[in-house]
Amino acid sequence: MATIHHPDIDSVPLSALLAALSDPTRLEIVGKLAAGPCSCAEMDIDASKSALSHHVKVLRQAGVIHQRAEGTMRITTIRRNELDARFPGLLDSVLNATGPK
Amino acid sequence: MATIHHPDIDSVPLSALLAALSDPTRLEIVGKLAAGPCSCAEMDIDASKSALSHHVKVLRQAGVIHQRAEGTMRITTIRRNELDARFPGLLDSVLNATGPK
DNA sequence: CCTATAGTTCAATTATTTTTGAACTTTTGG
DNA sequence: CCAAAAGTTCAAAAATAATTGAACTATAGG
Repeated sequence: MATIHHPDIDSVPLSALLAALSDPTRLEIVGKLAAGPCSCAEMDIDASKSALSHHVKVLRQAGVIHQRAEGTMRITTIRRNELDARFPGLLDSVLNATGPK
Repeated sequence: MATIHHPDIDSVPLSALLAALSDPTRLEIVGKLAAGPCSCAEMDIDASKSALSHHVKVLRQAGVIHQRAEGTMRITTIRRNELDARFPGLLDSVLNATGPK
């Protein structure tokens, strides 16, 4: 499998990050990930496989998440440090607003 | 003119706020407003009258801005206190990321 | 090897958003 | 009263984005 592409976070416009986070399903995904890394299946999201794959891709392309292949799974994590460096406080306030764990 | 409607900020979902802020033109508007109240014309946005009116409406419906009629103008301001109360830190981090004036 | 698992991709459809321009409403200055 | 200024509204068009289901790829377990 070709390696998964992750954008340089400095190349992501703020508007693109906000667009990625503006979807309820994706906010739910990010909320789950805030608790720790997981595979798509473990996210327990109510969406078809392909829709979920799509949403995850949008988040990846916006620099929100990182994925690494592990077996047949993709282990997904939030790019917390990088996001915090580029958009200080933003992720925290979003996570805090969704549901402070 | 019928009074301008502003939603109760508690009724605005986070996803709707983020969607409103996810457009470059609207981020520009909010950036301008961060410097103080102004009319649409004063915003100096590169968009047609009706497109600008549309963007401003989206921001208003998302609870981001407040408008009051003054003569033939609408004086627009950011609903800063309310936003800060409902989504602590969010607006600040967005404004900070756009261009810390 | 064979099959199940986990996810991706594709093309088609549907849905939502954005943009445009023209017509309209309000308000004010002359 | 009249005209200009500042926006709004509307309908149509254009552009984006989301959802589906089927076909596909890669990996691992038996």
